[in-house]
Amino acid sequence: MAVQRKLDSDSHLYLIDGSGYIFRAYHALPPLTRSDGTPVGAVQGFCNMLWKLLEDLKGEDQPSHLAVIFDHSGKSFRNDLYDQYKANRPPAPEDLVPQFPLIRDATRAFGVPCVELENYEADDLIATYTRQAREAGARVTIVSSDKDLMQLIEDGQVTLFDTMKNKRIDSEGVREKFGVTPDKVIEVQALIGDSVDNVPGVPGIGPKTAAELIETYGDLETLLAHAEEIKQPKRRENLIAFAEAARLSKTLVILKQDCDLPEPMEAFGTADPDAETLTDFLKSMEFRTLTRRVEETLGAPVSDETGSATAPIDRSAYACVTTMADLEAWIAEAQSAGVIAVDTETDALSACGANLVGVSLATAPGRACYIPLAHVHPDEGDLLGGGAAPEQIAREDALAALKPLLQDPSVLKVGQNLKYDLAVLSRYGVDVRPYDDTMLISYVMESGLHGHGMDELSELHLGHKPLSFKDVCGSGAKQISFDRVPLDKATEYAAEDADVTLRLHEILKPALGPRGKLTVYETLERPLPRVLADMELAGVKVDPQRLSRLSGEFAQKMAEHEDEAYRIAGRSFNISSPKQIGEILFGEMGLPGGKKTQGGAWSTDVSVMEKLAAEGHELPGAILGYRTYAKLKSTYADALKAAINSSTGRVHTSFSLASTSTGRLASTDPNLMNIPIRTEEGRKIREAFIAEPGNVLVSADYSQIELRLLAHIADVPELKKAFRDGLDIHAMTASEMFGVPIEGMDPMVRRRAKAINFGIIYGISAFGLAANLSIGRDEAKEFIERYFEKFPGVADYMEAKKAEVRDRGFVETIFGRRVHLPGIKDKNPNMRQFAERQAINAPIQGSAADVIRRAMIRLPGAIEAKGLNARMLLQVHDELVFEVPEGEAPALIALAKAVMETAARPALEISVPLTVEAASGHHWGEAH
DNA sequence: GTGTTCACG
DNA sequence: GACGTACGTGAACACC
Repeated sequence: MAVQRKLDSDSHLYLIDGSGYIFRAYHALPPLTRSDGTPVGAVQGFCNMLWKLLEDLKGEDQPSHLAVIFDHSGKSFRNDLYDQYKANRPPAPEDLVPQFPLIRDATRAFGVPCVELENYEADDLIATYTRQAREAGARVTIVSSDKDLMQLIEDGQVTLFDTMKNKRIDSEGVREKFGVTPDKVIEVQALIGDSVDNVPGVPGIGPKTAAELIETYGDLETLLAHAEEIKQPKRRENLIAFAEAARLSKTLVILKQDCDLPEPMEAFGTADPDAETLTDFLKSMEFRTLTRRVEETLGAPVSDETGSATAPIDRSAYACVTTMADLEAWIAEAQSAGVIAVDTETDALSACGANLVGVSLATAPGRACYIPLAHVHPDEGDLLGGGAAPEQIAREDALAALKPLLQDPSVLKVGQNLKYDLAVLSRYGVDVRPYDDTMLISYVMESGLHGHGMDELSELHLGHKPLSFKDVCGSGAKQISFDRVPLDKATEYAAEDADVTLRLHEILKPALGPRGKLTVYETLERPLPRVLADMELAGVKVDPQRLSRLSGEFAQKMAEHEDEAYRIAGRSFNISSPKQIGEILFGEMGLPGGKKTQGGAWSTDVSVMEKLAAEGHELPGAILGYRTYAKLKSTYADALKAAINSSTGRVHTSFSLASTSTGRLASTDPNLMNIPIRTEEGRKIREAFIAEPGNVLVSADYSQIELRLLAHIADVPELKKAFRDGLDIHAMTASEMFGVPIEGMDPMVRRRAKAINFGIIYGISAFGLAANLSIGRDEAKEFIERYFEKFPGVADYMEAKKAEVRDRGFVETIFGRRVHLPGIKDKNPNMRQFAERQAINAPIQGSAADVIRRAMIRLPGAIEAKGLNARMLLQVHDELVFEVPEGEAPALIALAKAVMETAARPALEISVPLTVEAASGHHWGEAH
């Protein structure tokens, strides 16, 4: 609770801008309601932020006094000065309004005074308290990211603490923002105005010009008095014409330092919050995670949502199981628990090559063990040789005992990214079932909001930072494999992972139903770890000799292009350094460089270099040639050969299930989703992907699935008819748009229509289309307009998705997969527009991803039911690759087509046919 | 570790 | 009024 304490020169007053906190809490988090339907998302965000701040402040530079300051309402005395002040602000969202009083309650529950004053904004109160504290000799920290408070900064005495960037702002920070010292901020703001608050300013004057003018003239009045001297005609006219607007702006941005304060600042003395008051409040809000965190910190009895005790995470309480008797006791306990968390530890990253080193189990929160199976002495493998391995249960014995538990249909096994553990245990003959995956549960509920790795989820939901792999194994050259980690440390790490996973499951799984995502999880997520683990284990056969030969050919081509480049340039340089290429082309040769990269350097990418080549310059062509072959050699020929597993002779990729925001998979180590196909040279890589003797590869891919889904989702009659009639969709689009017959169409016209069709899926812009087709922006704009005239349903779809994401913060696929796009609330208009394009693309891309997921889930069973000896090996977004005995290829093709084409059913009936094209061959290139 | 480029759908 | 934009990924290399 706050206490009375006079301020003096030793005092440090913290003033928190509560309204800024509310705004951020509301927009940063997904909507959340209490079980009675009260919206509490912003309250939760506010509480989390306040708690974190109070905890962080316990370190150095502690506050002696602290208060949260709120705006009293949307209106203040500034509205009397200027009736348009903040007039362009929309009213507070409907679900935020009832949270305002709750947030005041929250503040008081934290034992922090909350202050507001009718007719004034929070900033005015902050300014007044700041002035008074300074008069008492105290230091002041204002916790806010609002630039309007920068005028109060005094170096060493008054600083602004931006919790968003976690950084203190002094006069140097003000100079970065406004280009002037804090005492000149109001002068500059008067000129710039503020579109957010509807402060007019002077048109045509932005931050740069304003700083320059104030630097020269000192203040606004002096500047206005000398306005006639300004050289730039437009600027001069505006300064004269809008002098009054500037004066008005200045009165609006100046903060009042003489409000009648509702509370004396002596009442802001700090003390720890009362544990009971605070936890009672948090429980009434149903913030389980924060309640637990607060209880842990304040030493109150810890409880979970049912009120029963849940132990805080205590790594020293975990057991290390090294005897068979112990293991059997744990297995019995697990059996009766019914829901357990499982985690495996291995000696390498790849699930397909790693050896099982240990298994951890958690049977209840805080109750977890680690069973080491193949640990060695930490010095094992060193020159001096290792000592004796620690005592542990033999791997075969332990697995034989664990297998019935892991396969018991009445015990639910919970894992975090369980695909990895499934793959590892599969190799030891254990088929884990049934299972839940906390990573995937998080993914279906909060895709797009954050990552879904265990450490991140733990911090987010448990407020607990688990031991990291690096803490235990080190990093870089000094990294050791897990089997060399001493047992005590290994136990803390491994058992904690199981404990955390089980706790996450207790929090996340029950949220699926209320959030309406249980079906998505059960049908599109839960079955996949098993399917993908089997695909990864199967791997794909790659011919190393073929790759070696290609590598040699590419090396020769690289050398040719490199020599030619040096000959043209007249000297040698590092041809793979974009920096040096830029220096030569745009520096020494003085060519006009077009684009800049993000970092401000000259761009030397294909589009730039091709443009130069078209203008007749020789060097860019040679560099591009070199790059093409360097890429093929290093990324494909050499890397792929190195990725061949020596014991299987095959390449085993890893598919990530939760790393895209849309529901697509990703492939890593190596990435087998970006194997070249578009150019003849690149396609040669595909010839190295082969089948076992007597087998062939079958490739089955959805034809135009995204455009078909667009036709269905946006309900475009012309597109749907074209797909039903089996027309060439790009030619049909061209015919509609340009009024030319499909027969004998100019390929150039079709190409344009094709680019437009792709552009539509990406949330088209005139700029993007123009760049893609190398045409003018005006022409691109005309194309788009014409397209929308012909297909108004598509334009309607786009507007609907933009409105939806602005309104709800997310969009959904046709199967209900949700994609959150928090960028839609960003203050940067570019970020918002980006989010709008994502909102257009995500339902299309994501629905296609859902369709192929459904097919993949069904295919292994369908193959088995037909008695085929085929294996599914790869997925490449709209394509599946299988390996099958040559004679069974026709049957597999028929089956794959049938399953893939009907994959949306019975959940949905798609109003256009989803057609699949399939072929077989002795290598991947041939199967296309 | 970050930035640039380029391979795929 | 200028700016920066097509959607979704992962890997290699240069450079700090």
